[in-house]
Amino acid sequence: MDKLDILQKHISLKVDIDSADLDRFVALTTPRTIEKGEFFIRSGQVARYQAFVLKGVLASYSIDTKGEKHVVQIAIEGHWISDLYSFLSKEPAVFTIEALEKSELLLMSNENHERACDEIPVFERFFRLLTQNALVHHQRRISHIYSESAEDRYLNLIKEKPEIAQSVPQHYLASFLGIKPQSLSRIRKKIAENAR
Amino acid sequence: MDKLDILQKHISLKVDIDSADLDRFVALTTPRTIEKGEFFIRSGQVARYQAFVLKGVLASYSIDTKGEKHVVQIAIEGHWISDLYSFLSKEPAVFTIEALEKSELLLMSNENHERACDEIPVFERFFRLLTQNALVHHQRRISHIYSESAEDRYLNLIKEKPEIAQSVPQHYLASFLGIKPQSLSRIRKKIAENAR
DNA sequence: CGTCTATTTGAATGTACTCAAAAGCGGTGG
DNA sequence: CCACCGCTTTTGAGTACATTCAAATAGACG
Repeated sequence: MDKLDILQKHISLKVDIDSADLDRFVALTTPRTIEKGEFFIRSGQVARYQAFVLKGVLASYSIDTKGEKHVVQIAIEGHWISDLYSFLSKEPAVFTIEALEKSELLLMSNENHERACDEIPVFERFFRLLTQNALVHHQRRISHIYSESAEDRYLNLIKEKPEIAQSVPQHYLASFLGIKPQSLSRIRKKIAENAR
Repeated sequence: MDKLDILQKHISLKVDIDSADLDRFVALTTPRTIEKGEFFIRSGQVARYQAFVLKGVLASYSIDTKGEKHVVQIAIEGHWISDLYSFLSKEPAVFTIEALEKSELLLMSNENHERACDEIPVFERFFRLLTQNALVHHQRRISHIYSESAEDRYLNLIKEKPEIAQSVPQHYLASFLGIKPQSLSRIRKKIAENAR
């Protein structure tokens, strides 16, 4: 089962886990395949699950009063995604999460997440470390949004996650970078000209 | 000791804790007073501590290649602050953390943080929930940076944290909002004019 | 009081924006 | 297989908002 290898590798990066515990973890999840364009979470509904991405890509975005999407996260293989606030509080989600291609997920319900944390200390530790990492990442991201130009953020993005640049339509990337698709197109044009 | 009340109230919001555990928690911290303008953490040095703010205000910012500051967090009473990445990894900090006024802190070293999480399950839970909350907050913030104008972000800020608008110099607020002090000044002028 | 820093204001500039249209690309059905 | 449709990306022209540079005013602190 090389799908589980992805999960095991991911968990082992943070905590020591034996195969019995890994099985317990997996038992708390349910696999799901999601088609391109399908929604994992719709804003306004409660996010009952968080998802670990085994394969594929999903994007999480808010929609503002003008109907504009604002992508806050792009999750590829080996990442977790959900509307965390909704997942934890059972309040309606503010983010919409959409599959950008056919993807395979492991879903964990809120109940099972709580159970895992309550009953198995190593899982509570795992989720603490996972969340700490994500927080560090978000702090960095805010700092980059403020200190770097859109062009630099784009260059960093394709350097750090080249696979995203391949598989994700540009208007999602633009939104993730906080700019309009037209602007990203012009930035790309400029980069291409400078490279010549 | 009403200082400890602040801590107890803060912890009790997330987990049930008895007074013996609270004492154990406090025993893992050391109090520190920090003067206005002093640095709690300097970028380039390892952040050995995280701080719980009992009183006062601190700001965490990065400094870019042009020497510009970019404030990523403003911590008031009842908040934790550190360069989390450095604190967790023992790598040099990228953020500088400065007291904006005379403040009282409870410091927790990395060793004691790990000990607390290892030895006292309720503390590991506490820190997990604390970090989850912070992550939710950061995701929201990114979404707001993208979807709201600087003016709206400023109005929200003074609505949600009026005490910050009082005590924090405007150029720090401007930086926190991702704009220059001149721009904030103009935004305030415009708001004042519209209010007339 | 005087110095230093923060804030405000003015004028010119720049970067990303909007609106609009053209070109490119992918998938579907004839 | 190709023509057509819908959606994405590119390009153009004019605009808006924050920026830069510069200077004046206001405020804080010794």
